[in-house]
Amino acid sequence: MVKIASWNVNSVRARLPNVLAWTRDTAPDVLLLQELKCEADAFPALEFEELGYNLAVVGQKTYNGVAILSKSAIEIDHRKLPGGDGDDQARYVEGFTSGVRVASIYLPNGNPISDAGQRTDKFAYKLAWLERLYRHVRDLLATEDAFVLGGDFNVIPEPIDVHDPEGWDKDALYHVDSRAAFRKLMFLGLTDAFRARHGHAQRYTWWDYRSGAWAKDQGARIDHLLLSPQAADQLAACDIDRRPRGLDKASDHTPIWCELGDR
DNA sequence: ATGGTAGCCTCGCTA
Repeated sequence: MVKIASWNVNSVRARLPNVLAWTRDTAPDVLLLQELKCEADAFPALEFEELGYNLAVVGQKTYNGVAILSKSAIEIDHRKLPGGDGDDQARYVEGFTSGVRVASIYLPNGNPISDAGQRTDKFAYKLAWLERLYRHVRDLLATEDAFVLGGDFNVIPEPIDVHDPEGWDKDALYHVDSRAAFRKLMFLGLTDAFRARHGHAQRYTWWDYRSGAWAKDQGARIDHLLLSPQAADQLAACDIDRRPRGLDKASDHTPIWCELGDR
């Protein structure tokens, strides 16, 4: 059995006590982190190594940043998503560890979608990134290996995945084009681990810091664990752990995890 | 139509 968790921590240094405590308490075999907001040299490596983790960090100053932490050795395959000529944003790291291929993904937010009637570069970048991910996943599926894509996809897949779908039509997280690109990716044959285990439950992974969204439980499900068919065959459990979102100095996201093993 | 909060390290950007 291997337990894989994903968490957008919104600055690993600002969040260090919270992230260390959760990691110690829940002891995932593999932990995928996003929004580190620091360069690799500034990542608090010793603190995680003391908990028994190996690290693969792709960092960047101030923005973005992703990592794979694993209790087993990590063979890194990609430090950026293929096909991004000149794209140097730290949003993707992929490797093989604990008998499974994993990727830690921080997909572009894409807001605002338009400016003075024109589609923005930010939204175009998001849609292009989703298309690049589609092409790469198509290649990964051809290997017929078990793999798990985990991270902040910045896509609300369905109306049930947000508190107020009507209010989100013009947001890049729920825009019809974002959702279509995400569906195209899923239709390659990926399994949304949360949906596979929880049917039509309405549960969120992110709550805006603003307007008391957490207190009112006005959130969205944008952090996902997407499984290849060979990984989905092994899916034993998946859940969202709301507890960290309610702590002092919380990230605006909370962790999602799954367990793969013989059933 | 706007602003609401958080992090980073600038007087604004990203989310």
